[in-house]
Amino acid sequence: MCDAVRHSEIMTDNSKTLLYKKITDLTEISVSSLDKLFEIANQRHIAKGQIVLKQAQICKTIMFVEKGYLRTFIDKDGTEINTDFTFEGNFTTNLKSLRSSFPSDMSIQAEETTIIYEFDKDKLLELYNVSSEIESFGRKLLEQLLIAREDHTNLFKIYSPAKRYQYLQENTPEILQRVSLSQLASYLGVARETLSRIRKNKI
Amino acid sequence: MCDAVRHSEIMTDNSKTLLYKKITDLTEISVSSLDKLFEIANQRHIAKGQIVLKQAQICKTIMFVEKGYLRTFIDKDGTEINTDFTFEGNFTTNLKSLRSSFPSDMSIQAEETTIIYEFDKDKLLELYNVSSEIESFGRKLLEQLLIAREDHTNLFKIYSPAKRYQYLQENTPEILQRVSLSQLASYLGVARETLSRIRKNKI
DNA sequence: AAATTTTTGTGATAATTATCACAAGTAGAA
DNA sequence: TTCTACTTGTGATAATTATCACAAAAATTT
Repeated sequence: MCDAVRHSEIMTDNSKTLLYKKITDLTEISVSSLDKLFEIANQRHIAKGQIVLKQAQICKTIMFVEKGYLRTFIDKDGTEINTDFTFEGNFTTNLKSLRSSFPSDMSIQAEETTIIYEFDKDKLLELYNVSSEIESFGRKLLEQLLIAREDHTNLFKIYSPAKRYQYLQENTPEILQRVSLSQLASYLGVARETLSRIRKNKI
Repeated sequence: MCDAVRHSEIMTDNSKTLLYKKITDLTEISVSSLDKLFEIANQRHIAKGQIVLKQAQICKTIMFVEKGYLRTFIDKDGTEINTDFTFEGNFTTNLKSLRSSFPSDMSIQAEETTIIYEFDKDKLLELYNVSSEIESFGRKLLEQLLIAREDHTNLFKIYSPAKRYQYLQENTPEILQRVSLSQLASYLGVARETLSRIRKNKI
């Protein structure tokens, strides 16, 4: 098979991915830059329960969830506190560890059978230097992530636990359908039992 | 006065600013790109109490605090909830409004006599297109902001109010010295009275 | 300095939430 | 199906936090 044909087939596949949609929705980008991104995108199939970033390891990649979802958590005296969930169509990483090359204080785990595209940090930084379109994509992605985190932080300052749950119901109901009550509790900063009562409208 | 001399004087001044330090600490950048950034940087002196972004307005700039500090807050049923404080040497904006051109749900106010450098969004976007160094700076700044927000969010999931206060004492004691107890309370998600008791070690 | 305004401290009490213990329900594996 | 493991629900109680009311202290203004 000649390269041209293989290349064309790859592109056909790529254009069907959520990753393709995510990038092209976020930014204007040439086919050639898209190609470069897909060239360094390492597709991985992750079994349910598998850890993709382990606490104390240095985070070297950013991950895009094509299917399934990931849970980010921190260990606090033996209990796990969930800081984030990343569903299909979104990126995640541990930015602090990625930037500083210090050990991560978080772990990231697949909660379902999951397909991710993993981007090596160094390769991505090279692409940033090669293509301003790609760096622009990186910037816009960070903007999106920051806005989401700001919203999430404000939940804790503005609302009571019950209102926080209600907010999720109205704004990201998906999370309530897919994440178990036990795992949602620490994400909302309440005890499991309290969340159970909130859900039953007893609070 | 010839242009060369004036230019040199401007640069001499600029290089003494916190803004200069911030940019050059964050990224490698040529003198010419630095010049371009300073060309669009609008220095403003803000009186204590003055609002620099009003709720319901569309945010069009990002601001760097050279002196004094800014408070970001949201109005919730008549009471103000502080979502952020921006001290000397840091940038702030309302990213959600800036990106979408939707009205801001936050206000930003000077809490002391404050000097800021204000960057117009459209001018900055133009510079991103002109200079990849500048876009790179933008990306790195966003990374820094996102890491800070992630840390701040996790405070609410991991720690009790008393521990959150303790965390600030150990990690950003400046905020405790400069922000009044009343204003700090909503930032930490507790009632003023509770924070007073925490500070007195009665909790 | 005196007066006024704003901020902080504190007690009393109500409301909320956490914790513990265990029952009930659900899902998966044998 | 039956057993087992895991998740969720619920009561009782303790601990924490919010709220209200007002006093004390500090900062600003006159």
